[in-house]
Amino acid sequence: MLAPQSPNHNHLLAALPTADFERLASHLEPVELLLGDVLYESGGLLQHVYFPTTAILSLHYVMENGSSCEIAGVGNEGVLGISLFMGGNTTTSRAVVQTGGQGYRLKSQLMLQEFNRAGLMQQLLLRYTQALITQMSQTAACNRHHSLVQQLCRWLLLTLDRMPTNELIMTQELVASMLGVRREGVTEAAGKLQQTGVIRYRRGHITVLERSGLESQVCECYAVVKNEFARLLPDVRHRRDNFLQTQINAQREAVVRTIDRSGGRK
Amino acid sequence: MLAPQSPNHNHLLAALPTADFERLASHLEPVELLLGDVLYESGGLLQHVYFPTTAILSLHYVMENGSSCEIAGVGNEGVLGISLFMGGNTTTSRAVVQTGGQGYRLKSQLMLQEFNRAGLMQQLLLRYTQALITQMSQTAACNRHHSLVQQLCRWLLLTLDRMPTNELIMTQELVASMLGVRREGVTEAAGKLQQTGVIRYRRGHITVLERSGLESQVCECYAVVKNEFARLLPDVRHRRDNFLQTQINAQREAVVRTIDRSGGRK
DNA sequence: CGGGTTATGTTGGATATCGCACATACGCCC
DNA sequence: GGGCGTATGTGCGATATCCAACATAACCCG
Repeated sequence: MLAPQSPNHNHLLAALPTADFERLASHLEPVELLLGDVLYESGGLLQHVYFPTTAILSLHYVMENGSSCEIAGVGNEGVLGISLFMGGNTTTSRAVVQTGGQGYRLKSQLMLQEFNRAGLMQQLLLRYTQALITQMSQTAACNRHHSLVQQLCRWLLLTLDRMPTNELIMTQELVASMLGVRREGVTEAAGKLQQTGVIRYRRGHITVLERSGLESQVCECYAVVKNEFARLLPDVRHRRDNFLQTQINAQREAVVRTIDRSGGRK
Repeated sequence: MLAPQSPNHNHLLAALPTADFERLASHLEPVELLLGDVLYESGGLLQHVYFPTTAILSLHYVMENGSSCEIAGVGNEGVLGISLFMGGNTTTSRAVVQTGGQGYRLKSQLMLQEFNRAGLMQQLLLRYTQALITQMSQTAACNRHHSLVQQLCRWLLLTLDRMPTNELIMTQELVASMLGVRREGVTEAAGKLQQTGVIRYRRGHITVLERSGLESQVCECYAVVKNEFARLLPDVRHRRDNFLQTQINAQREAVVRTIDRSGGRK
């Protein structure tokens, strides 16, 4: 059973003035995003952009030798598919679902139209892109200079901030491919955190018990990224819950599982 | 003695239609950029954007513990200061001159105006930003997975592509801070390349003897970045050399050394 | 042309991560 | 409720980079 979230759960959509939002609302298509779904393949054309509400997406780069790492994460604070309006309509990275959940998607064509109106949506998207750039550069620096434990803390905190609960459905193998390290390394780092009572995990689940424990060990990278998002995208929401309710009801049964899972889950 | 280059040496400026360019031309201020000059400090406000012609700039991230690494480089293919029009008018990274040379700068206010015309300039800037994002993500992945020698080759090739000559004025210490590794590591990696005759170096100079030697050892990251730039910013130039000549002559003596070097060169 | 600054070369030991090969045990599913 | 696929735990040695402390030598500058 599926309980579609209001588009308001996506901060970008929530920040739109009602006039702008109304124009898009009927075209926003609710989608269920399952762990491992591949939304964009490297080099492929972008058919839709995705506004996550409860799902969390991840931009990966997969190298020739098969190893990979996460470039950035996308939660309900943002949108997947910025390269559409940035000019090239393909990316060099792969986008996968890191945490299953819901979101909305919008056809590329409509997104481009909206962007080209040069209204608030454009401004929001550009600011979001700027924040994403910060996240990417911070990741690059963090990859170079910080320990695996620190990076794990950073990743957990960033993910936690995008989640309603404190439990991640996530194998260590998956975390390893995010951080671009070996699975054994994650086992070791996670073991340390568990021993000090900061997290607890079992097969495929990681529960954060003491957020402060992560914060005390994490490198500066987390705060930098977090602050930059807060600075560029302050939490302005236009309350439109009533307006939306009819639309949502109408669409409730029309929710589609649109992603072919062929490439998913590896 | 200073020989200002035509703004045409900057690919973005060169790609502008004459009408757009004329609007800007009189505001483009030629600047001499010296090795080590700090153009933006982390968190500072952007007063100008910079269009390098012969200079090469570098975006650095400096960590709390003092170590640093390069996030991306900016040569005559691009512009420094994208965060201006992306929305935040500060960056989290530092911009320094990596190779001395010339360029043009434009007051932030004027740049913003031009961007907001939503003309070709905007499109070019966005496409350039997209290419820069590719460079950043590739750097993040490369930092994680590739050897120091490979990264040095990547860095040399990317830099070489932005230079008219094959000789870099650059200490190993500087290269080390770019790649985010120790100076000794660079000594060792450069030593290997020198032993096989690919490069030759002396105190503060690195000369590339066999470009093919670098290309045979470099990781895929170089090609990915290069291709993405070529795809997004094909080399369209509007020939305006005659038009410009008068302006350039008028400005020749007016060239300013505008950068206070206090933070420079470290 | 000589002195001093600064870039480069070299060493040895510490550390983190890798790569591989397993052992173990959880939990889904029949 | 039992079995099997798969996630996790653990043990090495190999490797790359780090860290610190020097020795050497190139170049700039007076």
